[in-house]
Amino acid sequence: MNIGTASEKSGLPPKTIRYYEEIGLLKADRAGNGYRDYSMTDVHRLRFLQRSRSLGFSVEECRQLLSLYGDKKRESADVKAIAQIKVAEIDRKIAELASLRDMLSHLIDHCNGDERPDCPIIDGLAGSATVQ
Amino acid sequence: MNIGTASEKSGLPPKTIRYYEEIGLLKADRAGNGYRDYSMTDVHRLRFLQRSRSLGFSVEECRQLLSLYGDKKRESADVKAIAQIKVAEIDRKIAELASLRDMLSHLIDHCNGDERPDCPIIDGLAGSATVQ
DNA sequence: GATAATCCTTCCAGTTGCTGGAAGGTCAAG
DNA sequence: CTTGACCTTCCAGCAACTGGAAGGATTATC
Repeated sequence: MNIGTASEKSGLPPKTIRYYEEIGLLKADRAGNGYRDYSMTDVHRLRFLQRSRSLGFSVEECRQLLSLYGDKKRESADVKAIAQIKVAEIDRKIAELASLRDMLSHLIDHCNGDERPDCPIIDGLAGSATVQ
Repeated sequence: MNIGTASEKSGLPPKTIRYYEEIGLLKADRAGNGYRDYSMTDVHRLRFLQRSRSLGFSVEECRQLLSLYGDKKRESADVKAIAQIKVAEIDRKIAELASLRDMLSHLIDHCNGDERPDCPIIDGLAGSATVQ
């Protein structure tokens, strides 16, 4: 499929897909006319990139995560170790998102009577402030 | 407190804190010697910025979220509406992180016998591919 | 078959969000 | 009173896109 279709299916703009190719994240086949040609596997990888980028992982982290699956030469123990670190990181991110969510929910609940609390950011974040 | 202390307490590098001031996200008081002077409220806001940035929210989104609390002139109904949109977005992010987590857990579990599955990215992400 | 619209290509410049380093002022410890 | 760890501003560079120009390919319409 062409880049436009891959873009629709993955949620990434064509510009970004070309950029990812440029930096070696995902190389595409070429059709006879010079157009990039994407498979469904490519689309899944692009979708994976779209997701993990939007969740705050760097391009280098995404490259590492993609290579966990793609690199046949890599030791399984190695893969396992890296994956475990990332799972811990994801758990932390989930906890932080839950905390942000609670903070906003609190704001929503206390907006009913047109009386906004003065500083819920302090209440909402005091629990995990002062971390390294 | 000085910027170094605020940096430690918030988890943001001093450079980043100065940058946020430059773009008008958070203005600090100045001590007699010209040093920036931060209150605990400032630290909470910085910590909030550190968090939401690392979770994939843009600086403009963070500015909007901060203003939900800070802007006294804003209608409460307005604040509530924006907060609700953001809560929905956070829920989506949590679900996506959970899905990434499952994907990596699956990889970890199937690494024991040095037999790595060929393409778990497809299994792990097929559920939510093909979204606009 | 010509033409127009809509793709696709590359290339280069601009934006966002930091990040490093230089040059110099301030402050607390010995 | 000097040494070292702060702080200041300014300017340059990097990461990760994003927009636009110039031109070729494909598809749709006349």
